[in-house]
Amino acid sequence: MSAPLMSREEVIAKLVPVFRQYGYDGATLAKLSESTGLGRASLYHHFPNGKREMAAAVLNYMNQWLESSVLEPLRQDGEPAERICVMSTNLYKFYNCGKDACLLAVLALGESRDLFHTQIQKALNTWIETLSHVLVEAGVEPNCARRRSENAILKIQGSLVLARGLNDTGLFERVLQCLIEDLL
Amino acid sequence: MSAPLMSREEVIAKLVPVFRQYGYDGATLAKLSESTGLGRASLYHHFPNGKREMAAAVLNYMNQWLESSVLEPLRQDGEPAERICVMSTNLYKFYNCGKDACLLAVLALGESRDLFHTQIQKALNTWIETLSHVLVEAGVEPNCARRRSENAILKIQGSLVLARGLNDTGLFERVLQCLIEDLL
DNA sequence: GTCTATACACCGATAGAC
DNA sequence: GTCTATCGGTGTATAGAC
Repeated sequence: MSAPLMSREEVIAKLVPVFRQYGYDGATLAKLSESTGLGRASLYHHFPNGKREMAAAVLNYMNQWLESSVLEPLRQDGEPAERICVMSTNLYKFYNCGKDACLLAVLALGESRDLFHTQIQKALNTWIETLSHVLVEAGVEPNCARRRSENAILKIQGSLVLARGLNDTGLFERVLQCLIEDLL
Repeated sequence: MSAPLMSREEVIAKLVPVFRQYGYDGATLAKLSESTGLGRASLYHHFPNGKREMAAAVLNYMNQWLESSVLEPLRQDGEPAERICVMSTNLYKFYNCGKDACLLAVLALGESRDLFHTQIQKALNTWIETLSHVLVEAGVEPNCARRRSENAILKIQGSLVLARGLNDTGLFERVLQCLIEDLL
């Protein structure tokens, strides 16, 4: 029962970039051990169910980031355009200017799809619905609001794919800049 | 020197779905052996450089599919709208109604990104440029044509990500249907 | 709570018979 | 050209000392 070197959350934060960059299979315990500075056995102390639990914790951590930095601003009072602008700004940071992949997409396209399908589906749906609600508040017809919100998130995901495929983050930045006019 | 059970191309065709579904790391020799019906040693006879060569061959095979079914129709004579319509129809088949992932995206987001980066980048750029050329022929200003083409492919990729994340191919189908009006 | 050492399965890859 | 058998390495996971 010695004092922990890091809090659980600090450990998870150090696991994030490994799963984000290498995917589930590619995130080996060797890499996870190196990125945290903890031995494998110590990781199993924090996450008794092993790699699955680590990935689930990382996914949960990222969903909290999304919730607090993207969804929460959308739910606040104020001009819809202003709220969407805050989302854009925070997404730019979230995805490191387009250089980092979306964990949801990496896990959804990868081999581990079924393992995390429920969490991924819920996160994407919540995002779409929250954004859609802002548009409805701005006077957009509900069906149209839903469609535009789906299109917006779809373009964000697509631009992140192309950013990695083309090695060019320009598309991602342009998609974020056009978000407001696309939506309103 | 006994007679081969399959041609090289038949073998590659059987390797495709494994890489497409499981990614590079997830496509183990056990799975590749099972899907082809060949023992591991036989696979190494066809692909002396092992898994890397198999994946490269699969990527090349898919790029030929893209070339012949998507790009070639775009280059033919005829109404631009008609040519784009042919592309949409063939993309619908290519991605199995949105149920199958794009190999380019899987490899671009996965752990093996650097291994195939050149091939991926070239394929995406060729696609964008070929589509852009059709728009220019239709009278669209070149910069605008490039931007619209990027947007179209970005939306296709994004919709494939969401199709897997949401377990719903509706978005992919809608993106294909809106392709023509988006572009022209 | 972290470590070293280790178990055991599976990975990619090769050798050699047929 | 395909097979069985096997190699060395690495994967995840665990045991037990401190």
